[in-house]
Amino acid sequence: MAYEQLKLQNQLCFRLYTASRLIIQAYAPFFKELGITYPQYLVLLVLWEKDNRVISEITEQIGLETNTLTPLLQRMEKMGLIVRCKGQVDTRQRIIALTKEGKKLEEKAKEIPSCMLDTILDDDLKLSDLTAIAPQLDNIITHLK
Amino acid sequence: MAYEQLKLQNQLCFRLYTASRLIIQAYAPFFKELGITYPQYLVLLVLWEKDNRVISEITEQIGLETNTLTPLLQRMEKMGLIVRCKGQVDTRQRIIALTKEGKKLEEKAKEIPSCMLDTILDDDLKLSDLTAIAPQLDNIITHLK
DNA sequence: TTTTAATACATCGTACACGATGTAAAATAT
DNA sequence: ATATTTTACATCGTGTACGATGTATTAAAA
Repeated sequence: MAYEQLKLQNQLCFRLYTASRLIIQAYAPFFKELGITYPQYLVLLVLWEKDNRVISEITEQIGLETNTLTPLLQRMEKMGLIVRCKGQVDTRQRIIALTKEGKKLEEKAKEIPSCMLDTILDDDLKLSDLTAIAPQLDNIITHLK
Repeated sequence: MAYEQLKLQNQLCFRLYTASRLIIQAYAPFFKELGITYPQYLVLLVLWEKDNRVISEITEQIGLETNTLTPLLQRMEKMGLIVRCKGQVDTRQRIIALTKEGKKLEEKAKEIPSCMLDTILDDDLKLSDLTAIAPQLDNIITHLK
């Protein structure tokens, strides 16, 4: 007989992993429209909130390391969404700034969150259910960071 | 001023994505001990529960497609954890079976879940908090699948 | 039965993730 | 001032994810 604690359905992590993947997949059609990916969307969210960021600020906010972000930002630069300028004061730094193209995307993107909620929510799953789990997730995140 | 709904901290998906990544990172030391990765662990969980599975059963349970699982299973075969036998009745199928090596890992793995809980839980985050979010996550998963 | 369609996997290309390591510049210590 | 350490980011290698496409093989239709 299998150990109860090793059953797939008893793994909280598997639920988080699956829910995360499925929601990102649900976002996919919207991102395809904009020609971006989910992690690229996260970078844009950060920059739309405050432009001209040093890479360390972005890694801090998103929680991804430079070994993931550097190539990602290089792709976004190639796509014309951002520019990666050498820092003037500290030349080790890179200032990431939105291009006109990158700024324009915000107007198209602002509808995405509500569209996503329309996709996910129904009689069984209320907005209150989603907001209810946020504190627990924040708790896990804070504790593991 | 930035749109409120486009702030990173208002994104439920970002919380799920981050929590998922951080928990998998917390598992990493245990997996390193066993020489496996998180998705490989998921495959093992499925096989420990019931051995000799067809690939479609595994994709069904884990929720990953064959384009992810096939190479992953090929690596696990090369590592000596499983064998991938051609189906006898339907030769299109692949039967995935644990090797002695793969079965042996279960004994080492059975301690992992409780170790992980010890790592995550504290005064601010109780087991009840974790079990409380499971139904909501299942709700999201069911709805998006 | 022969054609057609569906199924079960495999392969390919692109983009993350992430541990490990490298590199140049800035900060600190001596 | 020079040596040492730290910081900020880049590069490399491996392993997922996943859309798109390919390939036998089985099932269903004509």
